[in-house]
Formats: sequence, C-alpha cells, structure tokens
Amino acid sequence: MDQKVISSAVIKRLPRYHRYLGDLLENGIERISSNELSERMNVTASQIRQDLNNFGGFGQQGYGYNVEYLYREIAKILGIDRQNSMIIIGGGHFGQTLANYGNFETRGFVTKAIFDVSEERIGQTVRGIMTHSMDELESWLAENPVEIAVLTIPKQAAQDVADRLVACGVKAIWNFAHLDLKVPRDVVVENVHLSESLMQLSYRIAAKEEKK
Amino acid sequence: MDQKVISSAVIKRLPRYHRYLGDLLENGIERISSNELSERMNVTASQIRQDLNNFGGFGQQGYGYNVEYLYREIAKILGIDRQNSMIIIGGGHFGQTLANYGNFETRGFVTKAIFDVSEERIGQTVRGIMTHSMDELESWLAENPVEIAVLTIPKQAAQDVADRLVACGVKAIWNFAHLDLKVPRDVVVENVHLSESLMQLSYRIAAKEEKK
DNA sequence: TAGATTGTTAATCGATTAACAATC
DNA sequence: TAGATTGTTAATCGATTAACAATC
Repeated sequence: MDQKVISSAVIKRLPRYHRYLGDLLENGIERISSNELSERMNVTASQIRQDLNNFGGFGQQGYGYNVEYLYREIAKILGIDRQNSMIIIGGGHFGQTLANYGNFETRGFVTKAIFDVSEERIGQTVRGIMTHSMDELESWLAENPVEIAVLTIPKQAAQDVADRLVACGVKAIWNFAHLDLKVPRDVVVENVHLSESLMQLSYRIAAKEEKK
Repeated sequence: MDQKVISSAVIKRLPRYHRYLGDLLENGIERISSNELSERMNVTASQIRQDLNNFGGFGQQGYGYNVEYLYREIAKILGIDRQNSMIIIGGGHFGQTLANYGNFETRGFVTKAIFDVSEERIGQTVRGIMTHSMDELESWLAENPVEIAVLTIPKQAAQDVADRLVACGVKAIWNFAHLDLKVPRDVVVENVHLSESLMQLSYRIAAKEEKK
C-alpha cells in the first residue's frame, strides 16, 4: 500500500485550518468556499485546495466545503478524534504548567502522570495528576502504556531519559529540552525550542532596525 | 540602501547553528569546516555555506570557519549580542514559568515586569520581577520602554491587549495565545502555538500507524 | 607550492500559484 | 440549465543541492 508522503509544510498548516474551521463552526457558518477561507486566513485559495486534496476531496463543486464535515475530517487526519495519553517527564515549572493546561484535553491529549527526580515533588499532585519517582518510570509504563512523553527536563538529562522512554516503547516525544534527541527512526520527536523562537523574534527586530 | 530579504527558512536555521557552535566552543574546538558541521547537524554543507553567505563571508578557504568568531557573528545577526527588555502580559502558570526561566537572560532577554488583571497576583513577585495591574500598563511603558511583550493570556483578551501594546510603541510580540493577532506591518509577531505543535506530533503518530 | 575549503554560480528539486476542465 | 466552485494539471517561483573556480 503505497502511501503518499505529505510534506511538512502541509502538515504545519493543518492545525490552523482546523482552528479557523472551529471558529466558523462556533459562528454558525455552515459552508465556506476555498476563496472565502483564503481571504480570512491570508493564504491563497489554491493552496487550501491543494492541501486538502492531499487527503481527499472534501468539497463539492459549486457549493464549497461543509464547515462541520471538513472540521471533523481534519481532526481525523490530525489524529485528534481519539484520545492520546501523555506523561510529563520533569515536574518543574514548565511541566506543571503543561499539566495545568486543560486545553490539551479538549483535543484528546490526556496527561496520565508526571515523573520527577526531586523528593519534594514526588507524591505531589497537579490538577489531580500524580508525580512519581523517575525510578518508577519503567514499571509504571509497563502497566500504563502511553503514546506521548513530554520532556521538560534540563538538556543534560534529556538524552538518557529519551533512551529509557524508547526502550519502554514510547512512540512519540514532545521535546522542550534544548537539544536534538537521537532516537530510532520509528520514534516521532516534535521539538519546541522556545529560546530559538525568541531568537527568531530578536532577529526580526534587529533586521527591522537595520533597514532604517 | 537595498537590503536583501532573508527567507524565513534561513532565519529558522540560524539559532540552531548558534547552538551547535556554542557546543563546539564549550568543547574547545577552534575551527570547523562546513563539511564537518554538516555531518554533526545532519544538513548539507552546501546549505550551511549558502545560509552563512547571506550575511557575509565568515570563513576562509582552506581553513574553514573559526568557531568563536562565527558564534559571535551569528549572535550579532540574531540580535542577541545586546540586551532585549521584555514584559510578560499574563501572570498565570505560563507567564510565571517564563519569568522563572533564567536561560533567556543568558541570551540577553531580560524580563522587567509582569502584568495581570487578578488582584491576587498584583503585587506578587516572581524571581524578583514585580506583577503590576493591567491598568498601569500604559503609564509603566511610558517610563520603561521595552522591545518585546510576551502574551500569555487567554485568546479572548489577546487582540485588545495587543492593540494597547502597539499603541504604547511595543515593536515585537511573542504570542502564546492561540489566535492570529492583527498588528501594523512594522510590528513583529512571533507565535508559539503549543497545541498546534502537539497536533503535528499527533498527525505523525497517526500517519505512522496507518502505514502499517 | 599543493591541498583544503570557501564563496558563488548553475542545476535540480519541491512547493506555491495559476488556470481550467469537470461537475455539482 | 447556468453559475459557482471544486479537483487537478500546468506554469512559476523559490529553496536546496551540486559543482567548481577562487583563494587562503
């Protein structure tokens, strides 16, 4: 079964389509043309149609796209139509913030546990989510398989922990540690490097000033 | 003075170059060729040379690049060779986490104040950073101009606050609220949409499973 | 000087946009 | 049926890679 590979440029845009369709749905708009959506989103209608047609023909000639139907289809494509279990490794400020952030759950991402090395944090709960010792990681995962591990630990510890997670069969890592993890090809890593984002912002400020 | 526009693909890669050069520097490595760096970073040597030559010739034929010199030059390009002042709008979990995160300061990003609407948070400090009332935003900014405002507030409030920040002369917004801000063309917005990042991760898990 | 490696031009590849026939 | 708008092919644009002359 030969599967067309979707470019990451397309994948990056899908959540934004999903968000705009959700807004339309909330406003009670039933149908939309690629042209009108393109104006709202500030992209070309051509790109919208090309992007969607990577996954199938969701529209209808002369009518456009049914908002609710397309919304649900994109949710399916993104895999947010079902539950994804997560654990958070690192119960510091960042880990706790993510655990507290209820919005992920509305998209099916449910945090099952937090793991930390600090004696003070172990045994504490955040929004009802228990913090376990890192020593229990392997035994806990053996009983409670999860799809996603969130890494909010210092970069020095990150590769070791990633290795342990992979050994436990975790298939995806949402990595907030500022390094490039080495994992087997079948493990998915999505990086969030906040300081790199901030540096891009800083570049654009600097570039603007220079232009003057 | 016609300024070459640098593509965002290039800009996204600059912080990563900077990070790898920093690591090399820490390991006492003085010089590196584009070829060796390309192997470490898993990109092509051609891309590294093309990227760098957007900004100038930093290397030397037959020798390669001086690690420390290139590290500093990229820092200059990124605008992290000088101090950037920030304020955080929204003193909730996320805002506090960012205020607590000392690593930004090592790259010149210094948080000067936090603003919030909650009576309980106003007057509290986070790592010595004072939380002010949102009512004081305009008067405070008039006395303490900053380059960057960080938005960690619910999306319902975000556009209004962005408008106020722009009116106060803030030139850059690091936006964690899950919406597309409308700002004048000369104001820089850098978005961090965590839920979109998580959805991309989820897509890749789903796509892997389908392939089986 | 000879060898190494850059800076830069040319070739290729992929992504975006335009155009239009198909069709609701 | 006529008008609207998709799905899809073709054209364009931009980014990446390859090649090599310049030069340290």
